[in-house]
Amino acid sequence: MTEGPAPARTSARAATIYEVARLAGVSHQTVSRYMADRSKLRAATSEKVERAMAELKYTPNLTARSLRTKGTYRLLALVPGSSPYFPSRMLSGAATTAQAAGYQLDVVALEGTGPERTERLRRILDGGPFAGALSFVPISGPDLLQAQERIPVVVAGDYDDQMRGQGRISDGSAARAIVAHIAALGHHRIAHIAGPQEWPAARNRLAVYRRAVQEAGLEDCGSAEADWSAASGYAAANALLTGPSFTAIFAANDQLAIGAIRALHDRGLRVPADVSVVGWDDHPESAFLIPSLTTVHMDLEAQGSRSMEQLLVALKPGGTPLPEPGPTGMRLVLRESSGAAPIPAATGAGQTSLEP
Amino acid sequence: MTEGPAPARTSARAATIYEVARLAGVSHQTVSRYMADRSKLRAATSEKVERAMAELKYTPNLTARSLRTKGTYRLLALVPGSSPYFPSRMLSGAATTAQAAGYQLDVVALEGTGPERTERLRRILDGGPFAGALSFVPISGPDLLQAQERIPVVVAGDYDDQMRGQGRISDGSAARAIVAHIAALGHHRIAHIAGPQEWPAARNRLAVYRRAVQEAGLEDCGSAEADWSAASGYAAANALLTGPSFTAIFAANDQLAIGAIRALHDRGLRVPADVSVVGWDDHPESAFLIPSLTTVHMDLEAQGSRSMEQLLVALKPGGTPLPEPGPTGMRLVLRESSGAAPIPAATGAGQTSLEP
DNA sequence: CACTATTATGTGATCGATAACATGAGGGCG
DNA sequence: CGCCCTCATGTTATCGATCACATAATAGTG
Repeated sequence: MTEGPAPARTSARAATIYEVARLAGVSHQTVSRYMADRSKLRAATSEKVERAMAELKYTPNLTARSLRTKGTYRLLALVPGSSPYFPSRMLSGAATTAQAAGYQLDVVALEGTGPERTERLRRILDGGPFAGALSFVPISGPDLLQAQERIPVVVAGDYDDQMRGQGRISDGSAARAIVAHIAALGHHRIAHIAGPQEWPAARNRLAVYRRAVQEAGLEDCGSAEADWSAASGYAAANALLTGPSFTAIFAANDQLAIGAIRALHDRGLRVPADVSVVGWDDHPESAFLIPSLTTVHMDLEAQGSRSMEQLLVALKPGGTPLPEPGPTGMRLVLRESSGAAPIPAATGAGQTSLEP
Repeated sequence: MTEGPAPARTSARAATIYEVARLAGVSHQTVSRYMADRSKLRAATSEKVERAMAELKYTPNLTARSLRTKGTYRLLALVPGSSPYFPSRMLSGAATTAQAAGYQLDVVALEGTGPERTERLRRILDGGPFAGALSFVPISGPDLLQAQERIPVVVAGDYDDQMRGQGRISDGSAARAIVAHIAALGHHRIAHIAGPQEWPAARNRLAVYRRAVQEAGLEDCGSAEADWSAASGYAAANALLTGPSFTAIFAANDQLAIGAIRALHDRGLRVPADVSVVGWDDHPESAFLIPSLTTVHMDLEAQGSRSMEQLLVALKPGGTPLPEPGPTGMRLVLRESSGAAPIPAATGAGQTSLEP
């Protein structure tokens, strides 16, 4: 079978509370109390313990502690293992917030699909070392319920769905702004390249797109589903080009926009002279592309941090039920990839043509 | 002070070996042995245990196990917290390999600088739950030695330095190929945009560049140091443009190349007609840029996996000292951003180029 | 000053697993 | 048949911390 784990290196064996206690001339429990709340000790005792700890370079054994308390200082972050398109800045925001609250955040990739993945999820949670989990990966309803029997689980981005249920849309304002921008530029026909629909963010952006297009009185020339990659954005744009003609594309993230721009380029269509393209996320590179990308800037760190706060609230026994997920500092960033709609007569040749 | 961690949810308390043992009518130790090596048990006993485990949905408490064995099934991956330029594919390669060997890989961001960071590193390792660490972040010599007193620590990419010490350069062949490619296109003057020099990969690429340029008989028009971002690539290219003129830029990664191309574009220089630009890493988007990027493809997953193998070897008590880090499936990918050197007379305005 | 209320500290049990040692059943051999 | 040896299984100790309770020390009150 699998080989067992290697034993820890024995060279620099860490001191225990018993050794500290002996050196300080107190009981082990006093040392334990020192760590829990030193104000409960007499100043003289406290100082003896402190000195002993320093001398032995004592650090508590967290494994032993959590065996006893069951409480654990570890939280779990589930990230997509396979997709390199996961914004790691969300993770770092979440990690910072977790650490500030005294938790350590462990990142585990959740791969696979279906029952196999469910099984993996169960195994991870059953090990028991985690106090809660924050998933950046979509989790199906039944799986989520099963997981939540063990520990609180928050799925980042799911509030998007809830918001939509309440008639509000969390990404709404920026998306409306982007569509309004397109409309103001004189465009009438627009298409969408959507992300994988099991992602709340992708669902949300698609919904926002549809609503905003309707509100602005534009014509929806369809949407194509893609994964989050530039390659699939390329394919999706090509697919859209076989349908009704349009003069603007709204892509669900910047990579998709990059792929779309290239697809247009390869067909001889200029961006933005013939077709405008807007992205979403404002990747650090997007300002330097040619053409630079009009996109929606997201404060991904704040978003990760906020998701973590939701989890932290859920961890507290009497935690308040819903931490209002306020706006996330999104804003429209106008750059070169969006421009005035082409004058119909001038571009007739380019748009109506379908070539292999 | 900091609030303690929350207690674990008690709803679905997990079964222990004692409960399994009682249900199966055996001793708890027999259950333990079943997990360690079921072939040591009589078939009948083994089956009783198996049934009891299934009925109680038993899963071992890893915390308790590792308290007793000291051995721990957890490995640590240190990643740069702040830099979004860390290739997460390396991480996923490492994680896969770790899991195959029966380890769980926990990812922790190592941020900050100087003594503060050293302290953070010490605290992470002292907690004691890790059997070993794989760092994707550069660690200074003294810090590394201190860390290695506790557990084996492997710094990914450091073998680059060792290789250079041995007169070999691990990235060598591909870099030589890229410079040869530039030379074959008729370029004579080339410049380099380097990554942060505390990163082994950045040092290595710079060294490789210098050697290859010399071997190919090209003229080195200098190198500018940058962080890994497109923004700093933009600034570095502008800085290089104030120096001796050149017709090719070799950037240490794709983002830097993107920034450089944009800087050239903003100065009215065409890529590749006036200046060729090559990158390194072959990001998934690089094929879709305009112009698409000539770059060095890296099998980042394999590289992460190989680093993990090094660590796994170091974990074994009698582990062989050096796991030969073979070639990593690098290859030159030729795309649009590199092309024939401009004919001196034709480009006089942009580049006051003279034959050497 | 005696006597209780409070606070500080010590003692033993415990979390859930494995390690070390003890014991019992069965088999081989003289 | 009895002795010893092996193999399967049971019993008790242990990892390093906290918890629950007991006890010693101090403070407060009439």
